[in-house]
Amino acid sequence: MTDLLERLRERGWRLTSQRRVVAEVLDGEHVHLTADEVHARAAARLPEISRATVYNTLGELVALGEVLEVATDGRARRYDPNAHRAHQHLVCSGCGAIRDVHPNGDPLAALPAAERFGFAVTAAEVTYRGLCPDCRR
Amino acid sequence: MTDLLERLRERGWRLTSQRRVVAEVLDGEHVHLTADEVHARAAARLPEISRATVYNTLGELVALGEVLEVATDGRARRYDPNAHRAHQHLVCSGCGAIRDVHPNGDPLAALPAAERFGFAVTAAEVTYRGLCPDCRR
DNA sequence: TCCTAACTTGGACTTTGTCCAAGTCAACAC
DNA sequence: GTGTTGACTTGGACAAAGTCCAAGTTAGGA
Repeated sequence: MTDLLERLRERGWRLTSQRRVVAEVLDGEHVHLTADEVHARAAARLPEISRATVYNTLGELVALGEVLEVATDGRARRYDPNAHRAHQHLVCSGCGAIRDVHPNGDPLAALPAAERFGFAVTAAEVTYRGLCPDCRR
Repeated sequence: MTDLLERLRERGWRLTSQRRVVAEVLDGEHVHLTADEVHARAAARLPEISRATVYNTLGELVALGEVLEVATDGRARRYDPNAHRAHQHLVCSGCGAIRDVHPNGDPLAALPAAERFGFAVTAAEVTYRGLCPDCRR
């Protein structure tokens, strides 16, 4: 967390209270908030923060590689601060809950050259879907 | 195609000209249209078709398992009629082009029980990302 | 040919995200 | 400390994607 802010400052980030609050809201594991949720939580601490700033800051964090953008449902994008440890997502088809998961092997390796059609493939995102324990009942 | 309409009729679908046109627009492989694109192409054949009907019809086709909804970018959802042959997607980070691809093995098998957290996991969607031949230049 | 439940329509509305001109302030230099 | 300045923030307008609904139309069985 502090190291995140440190790292950003070293890269020339101007450390404003707004950016600090957004970074704090995104701290932790298994955090997958929408921009609106980030805004709501940030506004709880810094009431006058604007939606535009939250969108700007999230976009910058993504561009800097500190936060991942995940599109699991075609609705709002979600922001995942767990960017430095490779993982995939398990999404509940009932309630939309999201867990970080760690499958075996490298999903990229499963795509043979013949199936790459000349693309320079650099990443593979896996979304597992199913019902969570609560929604199974 | 005709068999699709047949199958739907057997399931009690009322076969209107609007639905027929939407189904026709979605015919083929490597088709990944947004709802708006489907509407534009459908309107070329049936000028008065409304956006609402296109959305309704696409939603029904998805619910019936005849069409897949893919959310590759957090923007508009895309609709993939190739629902009966398992495949994954390769997306160009430059221009957004999408290809159906067939990785080795079953991606579901890569998620060990210990990483399922009590979920009843039923599906795995993989999105490979990279630059297509045109965008690499 | 008639009837009716199912389907379609257009428009209003919501959600999610982007853009911009004007105002504010963090960080550096002194 | 104080001043300066370019980077950052703000609110509001706008755009894109999708949902909802009351009123009108129609496919398909009787």
